[in-house]
Amino acid sequence: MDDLDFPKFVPLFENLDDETLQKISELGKRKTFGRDSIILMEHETGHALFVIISGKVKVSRESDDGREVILTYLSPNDFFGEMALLDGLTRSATVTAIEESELFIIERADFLDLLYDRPEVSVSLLQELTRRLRAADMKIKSLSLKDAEGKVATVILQIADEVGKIKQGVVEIEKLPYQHDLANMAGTSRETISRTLHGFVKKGLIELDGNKLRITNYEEFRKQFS
Amino acid sequence: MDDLDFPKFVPLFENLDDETLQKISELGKRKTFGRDSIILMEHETGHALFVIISGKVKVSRESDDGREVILTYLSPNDFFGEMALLDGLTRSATVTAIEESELFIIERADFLDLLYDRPEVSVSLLQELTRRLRAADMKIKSLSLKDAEGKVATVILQIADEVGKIKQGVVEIEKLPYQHDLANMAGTSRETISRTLHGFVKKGLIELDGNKLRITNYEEFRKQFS
DNA sequence: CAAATTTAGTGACTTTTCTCACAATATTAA
DNA sequence: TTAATATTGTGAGAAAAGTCACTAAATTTG
Repeated sequence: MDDLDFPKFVPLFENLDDETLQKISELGKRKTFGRDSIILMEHETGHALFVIISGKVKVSRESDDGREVILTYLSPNDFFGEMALLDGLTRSATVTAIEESELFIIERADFLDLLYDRPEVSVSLLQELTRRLRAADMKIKSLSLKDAEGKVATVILQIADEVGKIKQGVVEIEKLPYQHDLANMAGTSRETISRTLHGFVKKGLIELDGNKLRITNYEEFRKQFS
Repeated sequence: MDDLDFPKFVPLFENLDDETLQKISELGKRKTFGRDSIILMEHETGHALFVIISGKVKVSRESDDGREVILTYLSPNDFFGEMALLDGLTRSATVTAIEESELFIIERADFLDLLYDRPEVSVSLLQELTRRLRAADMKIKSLSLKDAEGKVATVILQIADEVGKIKQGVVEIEKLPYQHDLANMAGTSRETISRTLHGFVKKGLIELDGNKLRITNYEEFRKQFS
């Protein structure tokens, strides 16, 4: 089985036998989305499950006045679209490719068949949704009772957990998002992001170097803002 | 089949045949929790799934300084505990009975067996988690970009959707939670809740009458704050 | 039913954060 | 390489919401 249409190591499908994988591969199709192209719009009805093969996408919601809230970024092996797919309601968020991204797409009906046929796929899916719900609850807590400093710290920690590299006890984020985007993630303003980050530098909690950010004492930082 | 240990109409189990229902009933057990008793603590490891038979519980997270964030209230037929149960991580929230509540409890291993054996239970569960994730995303959006008025409105709408009764075009919440709790749900202060609610009354959006709250023009209210 | 306790309303002041304005860098395109 | 554009830094004033202190009302308890 090496003519699969998607990487075999997608965790969502990790426990399936080769025959089933082959079948899934035939059911779905690949599609490439260019940088900044919209993959799904808020309020659109859900027809398919999308698995990210390569690239990076942004999941966001937008308010009337045009301001956007970035809910999360997704990377290869992550998937989305499952919400509208399962409950048939309209989608809750907009998904945009932030760099050229290749996706594997399975239609709703085919995916539902798979769930009934292969309980282990459901369990994988449940674990992932559970992980996201936990992250969402953490974010709600952060937004509810923290001041600007705490919110920014929470966002930094979230990014560090997703893409941070550990180098001799120091956690490094190599490509920190723009302050504008950090503001949308933290629920604060761009200026506050700038001031807060420099506040952290002054306190010796982090180091900034271009768009690299190093958390010099990760344990301490985490403890102070968890 | 009328000697079941839990109500047959729990949506989570709605598509199961009588034999399976009977088996589940034997696997789990009932337990009653008194008012204000803690059912699950944050950071405790997950061993079981809890289905609410009667009563009402509160799901919350607490910060170091003792302030609490109410994530949601759950009512009969709702369930919880599934997060720690699926991913094995520690729990993300504390669950407290806010009135005497009777719960049906299934141990982790038994429930996992059920999931593999009965794909439709997984799909039910997926739908519910999906619903919660959608609600959580909405709340994150609300907390991120709304002012106090918007946050309070979002909480009122959320409560109205859960327990509001529609009486000739007017949506009525019969037992509005205490302002203290509304504040913890909205991520604001008790005083701001008081002032904001009276602001809504002045604008003719709602009516207050003891602990009843009527949204006089639901459509308009929803439109203004969605 | 009176006293005690909870819950709610509100003014005054404080603090935080936002917003605006503009300068300083950095990055990209011509 | 220079110009154009995008991103970041920062002061100052405005606005929003929090906190404190106290009163009023409602509810519970003895």
